[in-house]
Amino acid sequence: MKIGYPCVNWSIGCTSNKKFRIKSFSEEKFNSTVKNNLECLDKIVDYNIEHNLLFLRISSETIPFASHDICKIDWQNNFKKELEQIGKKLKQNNFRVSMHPGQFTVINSPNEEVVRKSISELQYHSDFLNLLQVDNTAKIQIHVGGVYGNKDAAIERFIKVYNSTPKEIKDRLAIENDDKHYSVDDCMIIFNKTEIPIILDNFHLECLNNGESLLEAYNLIENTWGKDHGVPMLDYSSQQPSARIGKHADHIDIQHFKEFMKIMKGKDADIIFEIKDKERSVLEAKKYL
DNA sequence: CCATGTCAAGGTCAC
DNA sequence: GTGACCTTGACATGG
Repeated sequence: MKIGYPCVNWSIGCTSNKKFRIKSFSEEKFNSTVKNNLECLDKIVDYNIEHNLLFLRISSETIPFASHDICKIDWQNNFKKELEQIGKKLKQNNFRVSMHPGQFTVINSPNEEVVRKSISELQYHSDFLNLLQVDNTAKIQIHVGGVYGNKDAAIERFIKVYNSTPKEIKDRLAIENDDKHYSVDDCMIIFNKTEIPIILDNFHLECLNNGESLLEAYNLIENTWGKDHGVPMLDYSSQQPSARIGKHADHIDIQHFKEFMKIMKGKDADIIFEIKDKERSVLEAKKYL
């Protein structure tokens, strides 16, 4: 079991998320920002080696505007060496990585332009992971998307667009059950037609389910991870007390986590802690484990 | 220099 | 039809 946190480390004094306004886009600004972000990503990797946190979600903002029409810069070649070196370090230390494009990546949208931009965004993620030279156990995690008043049709659109993407994208995609619209059962419908692996999010499951328990949900998604995909990825979090339902906790609720681990006992999965204080909570979880 | 308005992108829901 | 929310900090403008 590998554990980790998403994108940002608050302890090391830099972020691999640095960005700038589109109005100030220039080659120089782009290059200096990417350089900063990759140097910081390297530091995050070092930190994680030191603390034995070997599952890392890499920020989608590492290469700002990478998929935007404004970006004509050949970052793939310009930063090839840096990415290769980070990738080598990942491999030497037996890391697993993932990326999670944001809410604007919606491949089942009825709007063709939205779909085009979404695929372009997936291509960027795929390029990035390919340049790290990580295998297909490194996943690009997305949500199914919108419902548009007809979930069956929306699921059909998802499958159709998924099938139309290049193999390198298909091989890396994974879908996650969300907290409002697409449950584990909905994801399973998609899996049955695409074999796309499913990332189980325990907190989203608490928010939206069809009566299945955590264990039942896990047993459903476990077999969606074929041998080339690696062991299942899980997102772990819990409700932030006295906040909107669905709001992720600021800090780990260790009691909740103990219950979670009791249920997951003996299961082999890699877990990302979607908790706001990031490495701090993960280290606490690790201490417990 | 500092305060604060604003930031590429979509979808859903409350009103 | 419009605006808040997700998430969210930090960029960058203008006083």
